[in-house]
Amino acid sequence: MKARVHSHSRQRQKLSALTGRLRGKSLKITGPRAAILEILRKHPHPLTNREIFAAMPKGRCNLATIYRAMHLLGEMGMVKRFDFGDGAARFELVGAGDDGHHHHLVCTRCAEVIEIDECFPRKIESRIASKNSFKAVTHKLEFFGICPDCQH
Amino acid sequence: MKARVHSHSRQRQKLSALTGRLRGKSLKITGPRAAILEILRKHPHPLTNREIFAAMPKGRCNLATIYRAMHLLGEMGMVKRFDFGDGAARFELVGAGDDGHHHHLVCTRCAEVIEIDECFPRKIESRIASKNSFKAVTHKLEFFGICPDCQH
DNA sequence: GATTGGTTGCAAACAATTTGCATTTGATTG
DNA sequence: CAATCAAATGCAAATTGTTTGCAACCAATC
Repeated sequence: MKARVHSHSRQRQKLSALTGRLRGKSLKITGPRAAILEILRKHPHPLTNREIFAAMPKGRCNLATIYRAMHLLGEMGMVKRFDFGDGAARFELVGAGDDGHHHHLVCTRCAEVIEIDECFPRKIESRIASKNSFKAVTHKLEFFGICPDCQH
Repeated sequence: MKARVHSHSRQRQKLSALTGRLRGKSLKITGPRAAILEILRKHPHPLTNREIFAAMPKGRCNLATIYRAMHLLGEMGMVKRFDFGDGAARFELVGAGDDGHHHHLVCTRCAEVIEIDECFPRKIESRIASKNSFKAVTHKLEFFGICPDCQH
């Protein structure tokens, strides 16, 4: 069994490691991409494209480029997409050996995000799969509640 | 312990029961709203606003009105919103005593939807809540996989 | 340093959803 | 049953998140 580094505790990946993964696929390491990775690298929580854009030195990269990069990085498995139900996709960098699967606890008042260790029990998931004859079943799961600060 | 009627097996609510719930709040039972409820009533799975619109006799109701109605019915708890991650909200009628909380198994090829009995274990959820000092924690959970027909 | 295919910026296109406003219409009341 | 009024609707325009066409650019290679 492989030791799994929990996302919330993973150390930041070196930028060189990230760019290396791009190089391996004859993809270019451009200014915008480096800037995007740099931002994702130092942010512990999922970011919207707009947030990435805002976190970036002005003019360093176009918003459309960020969308394209997220698409690409997503297909490469370097980035994982999350959905908190507010109509904006959020992205988090995925560790090297990791598949990025984890969940969050989101405060519905202040939007604070905490990464969660717990996952939906595998046994129940495979029961669901077999009961319905589905293959390759995964899940999306996010928790919502009110954080300590917002409880008054 | 109250017997819970699983959504996927609940019998259709009478239209009069539905309109009654509107009346109780000095909300009007209009043509468009009746048409919307009528459609939700006979559909077993979550529908997008556009799907509701398409399922409706032409001209019976404006798309914007459907959006407004879903908003309202949602606040009243008569309708529950689901999110399959494709950027379109989906809505399902909620049974009278029910809170509508349940989950789905969605085929990523053909978009078939199956309602699921299983839920995230309460014990683990409350552990997550207390561990992080969050209150009123719920979750959104959907399963994705490949249905029998789409497995080749 | 020239070559070249992957990249980017910009603007326009799209799609889901929301909103302002004049008009219509349930439900209530006299 | 007609008058009344707040609630509701239709329509078009506005917002917001995301995608795309295309000409100009640029990182990697030779």
